[in-house]
Amino acid sequence: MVHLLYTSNVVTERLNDTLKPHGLTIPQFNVLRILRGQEGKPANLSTVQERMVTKMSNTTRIVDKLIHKSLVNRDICPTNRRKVEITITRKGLTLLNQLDKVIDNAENSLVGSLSEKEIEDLNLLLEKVRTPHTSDIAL
Amino acid sequence: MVHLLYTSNVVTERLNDTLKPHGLTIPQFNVLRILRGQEGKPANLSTVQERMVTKMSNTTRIVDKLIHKSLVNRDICPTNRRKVEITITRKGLTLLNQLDKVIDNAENSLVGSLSEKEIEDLNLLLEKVRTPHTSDIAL
DNA sequence: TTAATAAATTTGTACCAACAATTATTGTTC
DNA sequence: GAACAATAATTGTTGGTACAAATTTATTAA
Repeated sequence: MVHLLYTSNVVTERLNDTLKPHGLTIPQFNVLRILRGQEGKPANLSTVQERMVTKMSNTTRIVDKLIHKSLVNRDICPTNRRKVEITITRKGLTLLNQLDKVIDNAENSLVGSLSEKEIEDLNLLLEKVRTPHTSDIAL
Repeated sequence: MVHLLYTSNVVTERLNDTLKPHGLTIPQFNVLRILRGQEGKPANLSTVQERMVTKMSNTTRIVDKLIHKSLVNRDICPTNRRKVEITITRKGLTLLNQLDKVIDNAENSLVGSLSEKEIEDLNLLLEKVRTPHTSDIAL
């Protein structure tokens, strides 16, 4: 488990170094990608939060940062004023498209020494870690 | 890579939940364990920092928190006053000994569904991720 | 010996994580 | 319709991460 956490930090560092020249942090990038996946359809804050890699974070303030950079818009949902509608701007989309290549390179430099089969194996093993051990399941 | 980061967050959460009732965070626990490993011999700040899972953190302030809880002592190194000597207190050792069992349980609940061989495989694959792809090495 | 450099740690700042508390709106029940 | 609960988001607080700048002490050179 120590090894897993350690490796995750290495990956995080690499990703961070890749994004920094473009003024983005990892969670900010994460939000932008979720919004791009919406293909124009706005997303509620809770939807974004659910889909983030780090769920328990504070999405409001991450969106604040993105608004300040004009990468994202936030409007009050007309049908339910408790909700909020978040959309990616054209500027945000342009930035993401520029990033696609460098992110792909960064990922390849990390998994580049693994074969397709090894990547599949890794995913299976990670899934086993995520799945709680049977003896822990409450009766 | 997303899967790796996601799984690492699950592990972090679990470990965090285990430590919280005892008033410790993960990096604080990490520092305590490093100091216990010194077996009485004091450690410099830079030594602790090198051995931490998250290296680029700010060890000074983590040690501050531990001092405030009387789990650790910090003294100026008599031979070189730039350096600092950090030692774990008896109270810190007692706390760590209490934690050994619950930490072991938490780890088992995570890797419990993996066989010995699978754990070895996982370690090998993680190491491959950490090792940069050959084409990235500068000439 | 003074000046310049290097080493070890501390301090400052911006951002994220975790969690509790609060606010505002909508839904429900009497 | 008023009281109460539920929902959605924001705000507050503490601790950690990443980095740069500053501080203090030690080492080296002129």
